[in-house]
Amino acid sequence: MRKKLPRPTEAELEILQILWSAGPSTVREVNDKLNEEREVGYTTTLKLMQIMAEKGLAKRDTASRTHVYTAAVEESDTQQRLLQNFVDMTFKGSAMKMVMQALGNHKASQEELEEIKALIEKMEDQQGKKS
Amino acid sequence: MRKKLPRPTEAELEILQILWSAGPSTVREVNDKLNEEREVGYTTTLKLMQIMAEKGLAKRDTASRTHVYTAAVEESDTQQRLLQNFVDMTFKGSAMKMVMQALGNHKASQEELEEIKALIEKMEDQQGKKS
DNA sequence: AAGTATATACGAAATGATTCGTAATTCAAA
DNA sequence: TTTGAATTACGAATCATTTCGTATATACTT
Repeated sequence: MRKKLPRPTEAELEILQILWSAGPSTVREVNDKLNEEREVGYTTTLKLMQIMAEKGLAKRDTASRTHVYTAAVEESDTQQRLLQNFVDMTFKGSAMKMVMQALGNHKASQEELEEIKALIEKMEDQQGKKS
Repeated sequence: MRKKLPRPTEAELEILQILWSAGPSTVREVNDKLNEEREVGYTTTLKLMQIMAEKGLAKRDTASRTHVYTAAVEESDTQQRLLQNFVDMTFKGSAMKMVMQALGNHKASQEELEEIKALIEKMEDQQGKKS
């Protein structure tokens, strides 16, 4: 039986990003990475990570004195959930409006554009084939 | 001399959406629309709109007893600002990753896909022409 | 073993967002 | 003019998030 996970807050998301890209990490490691961006106290990071463990956003291994934390949620799932909520709030649910806005204001490289075109082709195929 | 506007909160954004689509509105009108979605007390809405006026997110006309509020920020500007922040937080600044994620999980209609393709063509033209 | 450094636990302060109760004001109806 | 309805003003309660101080425990160094 699964509990439904809460939406991570911004501070929690920052930590998740680190756990996702660095893999299992200690509080100190995470705190050091955070401090490359902005000043954060060690116990602040500790507390946040403890809360994340409580919420089920992270798991922790307490075998050794220095606990090791791991992300307990998938990166793409989480992005998808947050994206859905964001689109609903900011674009009244219209993902397409958001995509257009994003494309319009972003300088895309040729390769990026090709990538998107490829994806679109694939989607059109799917659509053509639907019974 | 311009002040920099704060990012609207979720509750404020809901109200902005109403002001954007309905135009200048009274607190009662906004509150009624909010209550079509969820239950909100009148003074709650009033307070939020007063705060929004203080913050510069809305303007208010106090000429008559019943004040009339208007959005003081542009819809697309605001969306752009929020989008930028969201992409930074959730996709570490990669708008393209987000677009792919959004496209991948959204059932797009043929017309929508065409629209995006047209936009991409235009962007490719631009790129080809750059000196 | 004593002292130092590093870790976790706990609680609470500081901040920000949301909600609403109550008072004061204004307008309209009786 | 008095009453009642609707509005704004104000302040505070509540709740969530972020921050950190202090206490305690554990390991390391000398």
